[in-house]
Amino acid sequence: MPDQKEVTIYDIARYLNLSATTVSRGLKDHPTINKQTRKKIAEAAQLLGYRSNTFASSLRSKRSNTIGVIVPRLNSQFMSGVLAAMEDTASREGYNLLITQSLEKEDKEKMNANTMFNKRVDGLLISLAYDTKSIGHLQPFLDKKIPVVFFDRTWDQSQCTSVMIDNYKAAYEATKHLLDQGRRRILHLGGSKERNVYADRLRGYRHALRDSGIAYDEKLVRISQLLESSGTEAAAWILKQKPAQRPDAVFGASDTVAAHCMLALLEAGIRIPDDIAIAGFNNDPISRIVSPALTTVDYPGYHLGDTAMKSLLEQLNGLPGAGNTNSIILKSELIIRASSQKKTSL
Amino acid sequence: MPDQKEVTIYDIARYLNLSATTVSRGLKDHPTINKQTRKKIAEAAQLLGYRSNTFASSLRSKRSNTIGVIVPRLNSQFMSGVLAAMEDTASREGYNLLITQSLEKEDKEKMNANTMFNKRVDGLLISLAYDTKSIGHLQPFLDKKIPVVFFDRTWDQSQCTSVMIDNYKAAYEATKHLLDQGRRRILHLGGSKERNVYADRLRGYRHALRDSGIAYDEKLVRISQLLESSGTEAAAWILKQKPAQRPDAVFGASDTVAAHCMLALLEAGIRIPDDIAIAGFNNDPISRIVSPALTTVDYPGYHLGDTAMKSLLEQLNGLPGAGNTNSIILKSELIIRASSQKKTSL
DNA sequence: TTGTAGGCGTTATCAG
DNA sequence: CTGATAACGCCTACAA
Repeated sequence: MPDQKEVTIYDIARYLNLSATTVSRGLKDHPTINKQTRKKIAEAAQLLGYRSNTFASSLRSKRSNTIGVIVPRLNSQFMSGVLAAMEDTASREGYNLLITQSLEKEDKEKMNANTMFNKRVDGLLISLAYDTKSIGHLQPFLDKKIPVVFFDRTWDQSQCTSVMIDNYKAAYEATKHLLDQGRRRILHLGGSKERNVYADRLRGYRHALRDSGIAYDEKLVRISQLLESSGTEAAAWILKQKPAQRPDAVFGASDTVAAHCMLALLEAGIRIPDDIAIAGFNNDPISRIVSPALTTVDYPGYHLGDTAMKSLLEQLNGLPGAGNTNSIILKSELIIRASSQKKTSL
Repeated sequence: MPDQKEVTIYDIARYLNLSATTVSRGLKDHPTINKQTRKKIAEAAQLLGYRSNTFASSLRSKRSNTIGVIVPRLNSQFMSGVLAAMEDTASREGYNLLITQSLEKEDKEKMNANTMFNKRVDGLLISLAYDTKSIGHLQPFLDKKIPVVFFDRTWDQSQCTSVMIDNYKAAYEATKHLLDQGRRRILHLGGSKERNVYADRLRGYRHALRDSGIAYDEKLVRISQLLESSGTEAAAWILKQKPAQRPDAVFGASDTVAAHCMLALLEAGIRIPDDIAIAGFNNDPISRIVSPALTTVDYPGYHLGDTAMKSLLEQLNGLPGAGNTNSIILKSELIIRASSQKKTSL
């Protein structure tokens, strides 16, 4: 049986002596169709080997039942949790996910957005690339009133809903905690100041210092991509400093960077937390696994993905109040572990 | 400007006094179109704010330029690397990814496959759920000659291409390594025997024992989902055994399970590797980060994703020889670290 | 509750 | 190199 023709609703209609309209309605449980008829249609569909043609359906109805998701990197512990939640929530509502990664590049992000626009996703969820400097590429969506929701790495001046945590507050509390432990020279390992998440964390760090009467020293802020290598390099930098000028604490804007900084320091014989206390960000699995365990900020990735997707779906369904909320701030929480605490006992 | 009509190729055609056919061809750089004309078309499209309609295009051409991917869990370090590679490779060739997760359930996997069939993905990449017992849900793809490629968790009796590593050999070598270190009672933390990856690892473990003249003891094999909790529970089990009967080594089928088993053992005062040596599987980031660092098998996830996608794309492009190869075996490598080695110095 | 008619925007086919 | 025409399979008025 080489390449049999597609079975269409017309074939079902002919088979049952009905009209295509009735079949179309019957197939999607339209209320005005007789229960008997509906059952016959379903059976015939099964029998004839019918499968719905989403292309034709979408062409006509102008809906793809697909949500676009653009993330900086697929290969990230944090993102994989976010995506898992999004997929779960979306699939419950009958939506599928078209997922792309920008690889932290604005150019690729633009292309991705454009593809999704052409593929006519019903909505877009996006976390901005490291170096994105404008969001002109999202304008087509806004013009067509296709809902866009930012998550994690957002764009402040936008009219779209943003879902995130209070990065400022979280960083303030983490820094404050280190200060409370008696630390005075705290190195901050941050990310691009163009991104709200890192700018806010830096601000939280600065204000915590200020409120403790500690002068801000820009040498103690190192901006990077927060990769494993960034952490290792930060440790090398620390070790290069004269002992008197060495930081006595590190606050990393990701657990990856903080943990790898710690590992390199430990290898060099630095005692953690005695010589240098360390705190990270995200509550990645690695933060629990390193030794000593890493003090960190719990960033609920699963909750983030779920919330962002729900917000988008609400806007799609035109629920009352949907889209009115410009920002959704999720709760985060400082998790204090051994890497930052004075030893009280042995 | 409320909801302007879509700009179509007819609008462009009218604007330029051309036929829609020519515009259609010009837009996709068809070779038989005059360069001048092509340029004019591109400009007009820009000017009029045209966007291609993939629905119509797909309806006509019967191609979606979309590849379906079904994974057990999105939320997995290993998978995120695989997916990153797939996305990268696919996007270079102009394909997008529709990604779903089965959450390790055969039912959800069936639904996912069905959705993708209806959405008419051009090809399918799948790694089977923990409890999938048949692949009848993939039959429609085979019937329609839509290429299916298995990766990691494959289905032996299938005609489709499978991409994986030699799990048997990798497990044999890991077990052999532990034996070479003088270990005799090796606990194996494995996964479902229904899945080739875990069945093969178990077989490798057994044969290594056999070749060293050690009797197989089924009490020393614990099957689980290989989660964090599975590792912790395994440790509790170990600690419950009479000291004389305790395993002197653990071989986990994932780094997660091995690392968490190790952490719980360390907490109970067990010395690693002196009392119990440990080896894992995957070369997850955590394997390098735990202390002592975990001996493991490097499973090249990125390479896996890239290879699987390339194989699929070749089948789509009908390259000569595509699909002839039933299995592609990638190289894996035993990485020996501190968690399994006799201390030679201090 | 069911049917008729027409079009969604593109591309394949065949013709020049 | 360009054009006319006819599908692709479904859905939405409107009509019965």
